[in-house]
Amino acid sequence: MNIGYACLTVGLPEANFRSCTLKNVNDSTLLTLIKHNLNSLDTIIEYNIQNNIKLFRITSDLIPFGSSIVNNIPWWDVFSSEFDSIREKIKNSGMRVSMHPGQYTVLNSPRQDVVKRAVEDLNYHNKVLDSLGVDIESKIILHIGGVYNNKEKATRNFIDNFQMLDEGVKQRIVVENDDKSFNIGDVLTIGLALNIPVVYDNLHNRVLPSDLSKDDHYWISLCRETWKKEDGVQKIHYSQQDAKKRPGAHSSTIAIADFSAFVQKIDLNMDVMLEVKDKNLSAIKCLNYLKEDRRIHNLELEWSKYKYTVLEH
DNA sequence: CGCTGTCAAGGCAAG
DNA sequence: CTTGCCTTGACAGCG
Repeated sequence: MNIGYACLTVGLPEANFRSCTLKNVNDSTLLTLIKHNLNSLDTIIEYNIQNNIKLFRITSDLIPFGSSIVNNIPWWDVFSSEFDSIREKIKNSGMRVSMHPGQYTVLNSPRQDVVKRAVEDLNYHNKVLDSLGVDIESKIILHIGGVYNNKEKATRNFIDNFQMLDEGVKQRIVVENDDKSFNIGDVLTIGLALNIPVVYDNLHNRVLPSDLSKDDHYWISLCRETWKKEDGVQKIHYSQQDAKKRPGAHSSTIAIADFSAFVQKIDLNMDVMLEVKDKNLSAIKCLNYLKEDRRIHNLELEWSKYKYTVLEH
């Protein structure tokens, strides 16, 4: 079981991501910022390797205005040596990276201009992953979008617009349930229709449940079927509610007791992306817990024996 | 220097 | 139809 964290690394010097406002954009500024951000990414990847973290989400802010026409720098060319350096580190360490466009990338919008921008944004995310030379197990996690008073139509719109995407982008996209519009049942319908993997998010499902009689394990088992061999190990998102904030707000850190109860019930052949304020700190905390957990440790040994047996046949 | 407001994005509820 | 709120981390600018 791999544990990962998203985008930022707490307490690591020289690993921040810089940006600028739209009105201050120019080539010189962008070049400086991109160079700085690639250095930060390199530093973070090094940190992950040193801490045995094999799962990591790369921030969408890596390239400022990466999917906007105001940024026409061929950054994948200009900084090819920086990308190559990071690529080697990712590959040699066996790290799985991913990206996750935000709530403003809406592929199923009724507005053509919004769909166009969503397509461009997905192309940008794919370009980053391609520039890093990672395979299609490195996914782009996407939410479905808005409902527009008609979920059936909005669902069809997503499925139709998905067909417009480049083949390379399609191979990377996985869909995730959200906490406002599309619950895990809705997303499974779409994932199965498009034959693409589904990421289950436990907290989103708590805020926007699909079927209250079903538990996390049930949905994770259904989602497992959507992960084909070439997609890599099934991936889920795990987070805990911040008791003091709005429903769906991520906790400041992962409480190990709850994490333990969750993990006991699920398959160990799984990648778990944490969404939590203290980021890498909770990832290390959870990794340490798994290392010390005797039950898990024994099952991991069982699993590796099983894999070995399978390979022999 | 440190704090508060602003920025980017799109959906959606309220007016 | 228009306005304002939601979210996030970092920029921008005021005192």
